[in-house]
Amino acid sequence: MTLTNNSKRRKELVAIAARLFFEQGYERTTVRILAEAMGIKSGSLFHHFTDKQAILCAVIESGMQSAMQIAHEALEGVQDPQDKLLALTKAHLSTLLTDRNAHVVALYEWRSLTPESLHHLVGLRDEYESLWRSVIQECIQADVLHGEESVVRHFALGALNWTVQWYDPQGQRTPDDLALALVNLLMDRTHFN
Amino acid sequence: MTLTNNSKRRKELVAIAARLFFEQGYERTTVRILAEAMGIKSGSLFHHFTDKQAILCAVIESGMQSAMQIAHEALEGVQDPQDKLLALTKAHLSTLLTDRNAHVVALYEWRSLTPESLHHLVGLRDEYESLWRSVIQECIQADVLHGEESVVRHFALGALNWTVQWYDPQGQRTPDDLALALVNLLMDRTHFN
DNA sequence: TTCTTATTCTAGCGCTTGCTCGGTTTTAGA
DNA sequence: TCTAAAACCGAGCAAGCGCTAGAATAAGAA
Repeated sequence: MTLTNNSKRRKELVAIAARLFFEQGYERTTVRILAEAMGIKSGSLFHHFTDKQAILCAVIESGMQSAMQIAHEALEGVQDPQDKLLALTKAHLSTLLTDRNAHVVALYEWRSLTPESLHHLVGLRDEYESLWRSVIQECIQADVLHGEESVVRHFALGALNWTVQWYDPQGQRTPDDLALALVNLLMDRTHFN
Repeated sequence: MTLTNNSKRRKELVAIAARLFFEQGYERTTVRILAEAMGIKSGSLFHHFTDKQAILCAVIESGMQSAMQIAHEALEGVQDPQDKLLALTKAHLSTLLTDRNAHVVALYEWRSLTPESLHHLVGLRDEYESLWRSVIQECIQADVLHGEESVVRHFALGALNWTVQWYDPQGQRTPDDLALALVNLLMDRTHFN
């Protein structure tokens, strides 16, 4: 379910907006700056979006939907709890660090959303987090992870989301390396390499 | 070293600004809003600060300095690497969650700083992170923590900093409980309770 | 072609923004 | 009580903001 239409042109514009919001922040990116980057005049923007805020919402929504899809694909056919955790972690980092723009915007700029947009997106986020909830729960029951589920989940997602602050895509470490490092750190004994 | 003066009145204003920046974000908090909350007119603000941006810088700086001080106090007289890690973690969470405003602003709004302010604050941050660097290094050498130092440190600080997104001060968990949970999660076997 | 719909442009309105400046009041120490 | 510094006010400027409305153009179906 989307809030408004989803034309091809609109998606192009959303991708450009994502980059600009990521680079300079939502509030500092004016509609004129957006329009210029899109090759149109500022007035034309409001043919595609009702609001400036609606652009932000579309950016965040696109990021969340792709994250959800990749996560589902990653979990397909995996049975072992630890394998699930690793797969989910890899999926999370891979969307986070490749489709970086939209996700960073989501983490930073949700305060500028209207209550309606926020409610819509919180619903999507909860859907995504419930994937994590069940996988971590399985790991705890399988005794490969210890602690309260919600605390462990928040710590894990925090560690992952924080990577956007320091990870260098040009460096020698791949997202998968990082995922492995985190899972090994969280679990009692090293199981993967 | 501070960028400008540090009068008593100024500190009061900084605390008020921290709250407002935290609640509504830097860009959305206008100088008029700031001034009203401080009980003065917007023009008077610029007697204390050269810029709006200078207010932001002062807010972040105050948070960092208090974090640094608390961390140093926490480490005083502690010898065992694991004890150091726990102490540092507790200190970090305690500043983060009690002096919440300034820290959240630091995490979210650094993009609005001028290059000069940013450079100044990055220096302070590096000083603080080097505390973490040495403690984690000690833990790895003592074989109670495994992995690359920089990766472990970033994961740990990420998990901690993310708490501002979900931790409920009204809930039953204390910051110290959380600190314990994280350290136990990171280390191979449970050492504390 | 002709009709329809999607997209863009031009021009600008009404409002808010950060910030300035000359003058006044308040405060604190000698 | 006098004085100098610190704090504040009032009025407003120049620039930029999100957004609108009506006309022009491009594209696609009939």
